[in-house]
Amino acid sequence: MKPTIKNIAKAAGVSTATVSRALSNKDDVLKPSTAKRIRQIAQEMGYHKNVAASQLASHITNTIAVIINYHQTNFWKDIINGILQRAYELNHKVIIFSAGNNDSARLTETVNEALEHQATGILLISGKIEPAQLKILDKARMPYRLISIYDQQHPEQRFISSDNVAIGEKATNYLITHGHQKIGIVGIDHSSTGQQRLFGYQRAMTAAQLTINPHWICYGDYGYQNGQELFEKIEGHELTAVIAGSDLTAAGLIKAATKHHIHLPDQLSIICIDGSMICEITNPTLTSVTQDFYQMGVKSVDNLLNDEPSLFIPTSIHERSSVKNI
Amino acid sequence: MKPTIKNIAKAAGVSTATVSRALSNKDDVLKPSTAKRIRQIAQEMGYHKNVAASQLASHITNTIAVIINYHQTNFWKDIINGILQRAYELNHKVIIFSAGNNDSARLTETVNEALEHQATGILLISGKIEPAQLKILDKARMPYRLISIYDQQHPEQRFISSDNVAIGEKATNYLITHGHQKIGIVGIDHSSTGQQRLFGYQRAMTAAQLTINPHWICYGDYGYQNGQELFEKIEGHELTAVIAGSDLTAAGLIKAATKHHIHLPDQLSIICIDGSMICEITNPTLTSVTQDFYQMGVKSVDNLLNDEPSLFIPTSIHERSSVKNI
DNA sequence: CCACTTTTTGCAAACGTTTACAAATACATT
DNA sequence: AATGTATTTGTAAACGTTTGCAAAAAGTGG
Repeated sequence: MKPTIKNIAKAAGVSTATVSRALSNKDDVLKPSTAKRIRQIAQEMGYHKNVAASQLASHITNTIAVIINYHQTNFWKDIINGILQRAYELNHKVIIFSAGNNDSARLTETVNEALEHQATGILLISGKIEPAQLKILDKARMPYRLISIYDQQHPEQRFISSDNVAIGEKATNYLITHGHQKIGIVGIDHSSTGQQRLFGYQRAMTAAQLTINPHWICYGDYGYQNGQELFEKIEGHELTAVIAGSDLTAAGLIKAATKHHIHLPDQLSIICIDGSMICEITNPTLTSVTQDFYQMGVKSVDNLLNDEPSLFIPTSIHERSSVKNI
Repeated sequence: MKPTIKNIAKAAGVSTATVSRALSNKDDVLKPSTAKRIRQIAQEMGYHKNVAASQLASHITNTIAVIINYHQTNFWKDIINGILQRAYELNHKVIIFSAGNNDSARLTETVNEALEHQATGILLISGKIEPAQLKILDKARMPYRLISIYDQQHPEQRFISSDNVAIGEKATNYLITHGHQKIGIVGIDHSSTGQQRLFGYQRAMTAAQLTINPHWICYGDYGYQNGQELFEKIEGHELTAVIAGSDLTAAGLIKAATKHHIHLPDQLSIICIDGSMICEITNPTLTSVTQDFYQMGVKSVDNLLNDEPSLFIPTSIHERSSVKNI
């Protein structure tokens, strides 16, 4: 006999309503003894709630949909961890969708899928969202948040992220404080994130009345391989320090520098953005502007569920040994 | 007007059955013109299928439940990536549950939750499963697979994993082939995984008629910090080479060795297990027995959905520069 | 024992789909 | 025009819950 509420009701000689109440533990009403007896029978029959039926009837899903649309990055693991943890605490389920790598058509498709699941809200990790998808979300009245990405041109797109301008500024000022003046920024990209960091860098340099040589700005893709390649680009421009777009970029720089027998941090200081454990592994260890991705995940859930405004997650400078005081 | 099949039917002047058929694209029957017209209306109304209702009526969920119950490890990201990719190809959804860190009670709870979602099957990443949970799964007739962990005592628990004995053996033989005889194994744990690798190591050593000094076997937790600590344990035992339980263990060993001014690989060769990008970052780069976690994820989905038997995912030796030929 | 309140349970509709089966329509053949 | 076949659509039940409301049972006090 299939373990359904109906069958349990039959076995217990009560109505389905009573069984439903007993099993949802809302011991609001219901005589403790019947509740216990019913739960006992359910247990024996191997009953498991049918979530689909439950959702359909109750209209509550307690589900957060997460869309990952850029897998290259390393940090989504930490964000997901934070999301899973907080969702668990708040008794919500997490359903994860992959939307490829900044593939707009696929993102549209994925957003639609997420919508089908009647989620409470959608969390979009580190992906650019376009008008096409926004329209769908808005039409469906589905709350969403961008995570680890934002666009100051569109404040109506709520987000949870580190403050990239502040990151750029903070990194630059740290180097300035340590006596550097010829400071480069390498491995950022042309996305909003990269441009925001660049802006912060420029602002800090300007504020310190330092002029920027255009060669000091090198674009990249945040990858390790790319970091190694970029090393060549920054040589010969008299830089004493650089801001690396990511831990991996920095690790690549170190690798290349070591190959070129450049001694770090004596001949070049590096501060990198992210602050994952990679910073501990390199030699020298990497001083970083550390982002708290786990916390970003945690707060995203709260933010979404409580309909809160956009939020910056604080970053912090983690001093290790890749910056020389000159 | 709520965008439901019923309302679309009303708007189009047809029955719900017709709408249902039009929207599920199964253009089996149905006049192309009506189908098109209905889809048009659905589009305008902002219709999104209600998955709960659909699942309830059709009894098909196309959902794979994934349970992560050990977050410390780094590789679950790659496994998940593989799962997401393959699930997408096969038109399945992935719902991810976190079960804490080898917390048995919570795992039971999580298994029950997964069951409620009427998933097609359950994928358990890297977690020990106990009789309590097995009983639940069996009673519910829910197919499941262990990923990246297995127990040779229980062949009925199907799995997709690397062959740990082979890994231990392969690593050992590689070192032997490179002239090493005093070979240690450091950073493995007491779990089945650790013991399987240890067994492989012992078997290879014995086969090569090499005797093992008990001090050459050092337990650990696969972590970076732990790797650094373990370095002290292996000093003074004349080892010329070690097998590190993980990339991080190896990275820790390198860090400590560098601090102690031990030159690698001249004074100590290292081969590590896993082969993540960390192996490229360290100096020297780490030769590894590389596991293909992405593929593990991909195959897990196929394996589960096609009801296939347990499967080992091949590993390979990736030569870098942490092993000296002596 | 009655009237009244409180606690406990049941009835039945609703949730939004899917689908077996039947009915209607269109088309082809003679 | 009649018949048969193929195509297209509709009817209505079913999926397994939840829940507003009503009914029944139990408890209370006089």
